[in-house]
Amino acid sequence: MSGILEHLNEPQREAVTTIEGPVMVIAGAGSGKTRALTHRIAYMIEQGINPFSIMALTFTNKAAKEMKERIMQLVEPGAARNVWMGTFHSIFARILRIEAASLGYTSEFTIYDTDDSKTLINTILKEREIDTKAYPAKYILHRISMAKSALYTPEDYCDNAEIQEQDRRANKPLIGEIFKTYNARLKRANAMDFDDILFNTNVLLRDFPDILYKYQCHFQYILVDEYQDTNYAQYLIIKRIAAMHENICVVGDDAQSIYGFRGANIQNILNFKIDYPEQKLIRLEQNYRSTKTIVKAANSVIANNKDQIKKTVWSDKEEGELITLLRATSDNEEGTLVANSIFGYKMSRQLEYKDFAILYRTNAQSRSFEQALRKQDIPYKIYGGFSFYDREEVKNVLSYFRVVINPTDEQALKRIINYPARGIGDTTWRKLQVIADQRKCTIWALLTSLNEQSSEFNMGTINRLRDFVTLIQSFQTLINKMNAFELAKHITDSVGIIKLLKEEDTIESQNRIQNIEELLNAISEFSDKQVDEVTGEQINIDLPKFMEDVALITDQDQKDDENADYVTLMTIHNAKGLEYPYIYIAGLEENLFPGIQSLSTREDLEEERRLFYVALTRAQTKLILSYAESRYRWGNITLSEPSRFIEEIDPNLIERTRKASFRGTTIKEDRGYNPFSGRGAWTFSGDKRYESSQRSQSASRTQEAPKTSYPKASASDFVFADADEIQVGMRVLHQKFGQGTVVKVEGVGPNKKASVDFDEGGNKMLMLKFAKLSILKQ
DNA sequence: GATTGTGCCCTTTTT
DNA sequence: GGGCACAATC
Repeated sequence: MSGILEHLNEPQREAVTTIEGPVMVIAGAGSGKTRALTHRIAYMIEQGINPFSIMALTFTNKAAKEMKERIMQLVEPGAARNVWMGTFHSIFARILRIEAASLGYTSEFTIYDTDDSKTLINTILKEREIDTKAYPAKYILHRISMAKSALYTPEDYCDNAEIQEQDRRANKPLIGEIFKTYNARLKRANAMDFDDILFNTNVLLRDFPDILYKYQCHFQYILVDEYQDTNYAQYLIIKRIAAMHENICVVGDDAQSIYGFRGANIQNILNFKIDYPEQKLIRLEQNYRSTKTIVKAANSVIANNKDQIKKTVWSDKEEGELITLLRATSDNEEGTLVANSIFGYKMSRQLEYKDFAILYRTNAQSRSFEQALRKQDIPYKIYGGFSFYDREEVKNVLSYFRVVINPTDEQALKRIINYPARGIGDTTWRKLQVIADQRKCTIWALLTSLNEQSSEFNMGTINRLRDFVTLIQSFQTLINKMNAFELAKHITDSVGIIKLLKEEDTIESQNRIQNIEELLNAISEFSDKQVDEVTGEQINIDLPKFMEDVALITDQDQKDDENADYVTLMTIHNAKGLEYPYIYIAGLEENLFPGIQSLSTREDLEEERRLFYVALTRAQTKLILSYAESRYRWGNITLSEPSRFIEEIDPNLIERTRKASFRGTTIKEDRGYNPFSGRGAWTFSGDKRYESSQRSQSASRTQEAPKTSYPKASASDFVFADADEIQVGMRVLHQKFGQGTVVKVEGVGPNKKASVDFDEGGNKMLMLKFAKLSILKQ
């Protein structure tokens, strides 16, 4: 037998060799899940299974790439390359491009990213004269996304009494209608948003039996990684394709389900048993990654969750060091403490910077760490947050490519039709929109049909529009004549974007030029990398090919320089699936982690706790937790309390030394409060004129006792209020609007709002989630 | 129609 | 503290 089965424990070997029939692998953190998956695929190939018939769905493109590389080390690399491996989105976008015609798209359809979708929503709102304050694009998009993930059409959405009731209660009854228009616009633009990729794949497999049959025959073996994070749409795709052979292996860990907010459904794990009664269940419970201390800590935390599949993750590595807890007085000090700590460990233990990662809950927290690391000349790299492809200039250039390939792509068209400025402004664009709507045609169709007789526009505008059309058409004729890089370069040159930026001649514009050059380099590199899998010849890659999954590329996918030595910074979500010897988990404060938005329901809090579990289990050797007693949020200093999650770790596993001690007492004594009574951060007003009288003793540790300048009541007469406590008739203090009287309260939970008549400044409707109100004691 | 100014609201997490 | 949307002004 080959070496593939060596160095596997018993359950792992079972997961690797059970290749026929449905298999569910419940894999605890660090239990060699990736190892099992890669070896399984290698084993299948070695058994003579055609790699093309294997579909392996991963959570990120990076994970797919890494798994491929690992499989290549086990079997003949050429074979490994032929496995269909990638994210749900990239694999099914690929299939949708092949089958686009069946669904009424062309294979050049554009994939809209969240930004495009948001802009489109806002356009629709403006057209319908709907108040964007009452209907935030982000919220609408979230509702639509959840609907699509659950396979609701706009019509289903409007017909569903429960959904309608929810929207009505949230004061947003128009969402269904907006959804309808939004989808119609996407279709008109020959575009899909992220959720459409999964939605439309389901439609394809549901309505076209011959196509379903084709892919059922094709994909005889299906593997799904991170199964706990799949949503209903993904679940059903898998179920449909796997129906013929039922050779399906899903791998997941309910304790690491952290994407509920985007529709992931742990239920999928439970459904597996029902859908495939003859399933084989394999549990990987031995953790090879972390010390006993770390595993015990993680277990003690997750035990607080009610929803979980029982399992026992254990480690037979050494006990390891205790967990260190760092207490900082401010977010900046937290940065410094962490940077010092990293430097200290690196020096005293002969480590490299790449042995360290700093994890946090929100991207905004990276700032203080960047500052501190830079100050100490510690190299670092941030993953996530603003992606290269999110940059304005990059988007503009990509929009040119998008329009050239798919001229009905309205979001891209809108972006570039007047960039660089060519006298086609907002008024003209709106006119175009209206006419296209009337004629039920695309804007591009309208543009190409304009002639001198078109009475809608004046002569000058018509000429400018026609010049633009000619420009785009001239690029279109080159698609098949030039490779991706040549055409991209040609377009950026002839449009004059670089020239425009050069004239601007600021540091900012020079940066932008560099980014555009970097984009062109990426295209060049992409073209060079594409090699025919059979002949080994280099394939000439055209621009449409490059653009195919640009929208699906994320920063996480960029290759790591193996030799580079830097500290890694990222959100915990981004850290999923990764491991580092030294892990710092920062910002362990109430209202930050767990986040304020997760406190209202048990389910949300439990997801937050799973997130903490994921963070803890990234560590191999040593965990360092930190929190700050105050931090800048929304430009104000906010005081905060240590996270309840710290308490949930078995206290015997934490060392309290140095600044880490809670002022020499135990955590319990320090915090003595009921976790569900009036918790909350104390926010100082922007001008620092008041503080909460509640626990003012601790508040004044970091802040001078401020003087009030309010005439009727002094600051100490106010007590910070939780949203639940606000009632009609109360006198309240707002950090900006001053004093007022509550006249109306509506909404529930995080959506609770209050209408307040302010003494100066009139009536305001405030989201209590954000407006930090204090109540006048009476 | 473009550019600059001002106020407002905001911070989860991501394919 | 910052980004975005709308307003004012040239």
